[in-house]
Amino acid sequence: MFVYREPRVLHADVDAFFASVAQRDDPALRGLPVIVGGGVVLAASYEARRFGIRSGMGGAAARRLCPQAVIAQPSWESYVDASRAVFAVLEGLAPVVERLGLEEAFLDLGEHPRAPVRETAERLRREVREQAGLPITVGAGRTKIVAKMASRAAKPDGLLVVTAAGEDAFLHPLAVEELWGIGGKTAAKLHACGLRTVGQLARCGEAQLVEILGKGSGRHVHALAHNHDRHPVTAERRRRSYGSQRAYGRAPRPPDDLDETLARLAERIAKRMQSSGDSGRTVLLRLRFGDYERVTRSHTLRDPTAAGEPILGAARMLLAAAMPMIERRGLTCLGISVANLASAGSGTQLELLDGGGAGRPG
DNA sequence: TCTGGGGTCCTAGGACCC
DNA sequence: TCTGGGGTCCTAGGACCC
Repeated sequence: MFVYREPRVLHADVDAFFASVAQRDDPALRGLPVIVGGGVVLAASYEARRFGIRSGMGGAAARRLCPQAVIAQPSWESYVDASRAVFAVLEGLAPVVERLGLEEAFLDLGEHPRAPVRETAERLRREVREQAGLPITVGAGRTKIVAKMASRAAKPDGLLVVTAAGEDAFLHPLAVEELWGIGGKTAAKLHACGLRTVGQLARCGEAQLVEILGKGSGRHVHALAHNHDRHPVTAERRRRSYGSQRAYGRAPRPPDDLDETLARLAERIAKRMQSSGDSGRTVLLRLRFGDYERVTRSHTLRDPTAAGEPILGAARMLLAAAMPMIERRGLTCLGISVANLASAGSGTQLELLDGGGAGRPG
């Protein structure tokens, strides 16, 4: 259990990252509703969010909500640059920094922080603003859960420190679906039993939650509601899989087109794995149908590979077996993942291919 | 609002081994 | 012949997050 006596975990999250980078790089966009991405909204500035625009929303729907919104094209180089500048600040302020994507991280200030938590958090926000030119929100607490929820509550461009004594007052009024780790499905089951707030969850016994949600989720949600966090802040988490997919919209595709897509996906994954020196054994075919239901089919190769051919071969085999299902239900998205990655230090010659033993046991 | 592309973690049953 | 415990791997699916 990782619940410290005093707040020392920070969650730092750049506000509307892609949109903020666009506004930083083009002063004419500042103060305006900005949407990044055309087909689907990848990010919306806070000005755009006031019109109800959210990331993941279709571009057409977003333009209906706010016709005057400025559409910015995504720019990966700028994001990577901006991310480097942000993390340079974070790494300088905490002994342990756990990345969550380009624009988000947990920090553990350690047993004996150099400065009070609030002071460090303020300094973090100031330095990210000065050195990366971006607004960042920080939450602080005794656990990752509380830090994460605190930054969410403080957005945009804010800071919230939740003290040990203030935890229940902070968490209990929250709606269950606001908790990090409770999504739509779980929230619906809880609602059906009259459970709407975290406070109500906290008054439930674990047994009752297990009855409602099943063993795994029930225990997990019980722990969440009581701020029992099992996860420390950890630097360097190893990647577990590589994936690539392509959405089709509505129209079902003829088989030769599917095979072309499959070949492109396999090639893309292989290139990425090769450039980072990884290899994997398990090939997953991911399918999504007209009703948006998903299935996966997998095949495990005898040896790890980073080559396009074997990945494509396995994917073709899985696709062929799934064709009757595809013809029946219509396909809206086709994807491949490669998992079961060979890890450094496995004691085989792959260690050499992997670039040396950076991996840790366990 | 009819839905993009990338991930993670967990669970559970069956096969297989000692 | 019957019985038991413990472990790993593979496959499939569920749920969630940014």
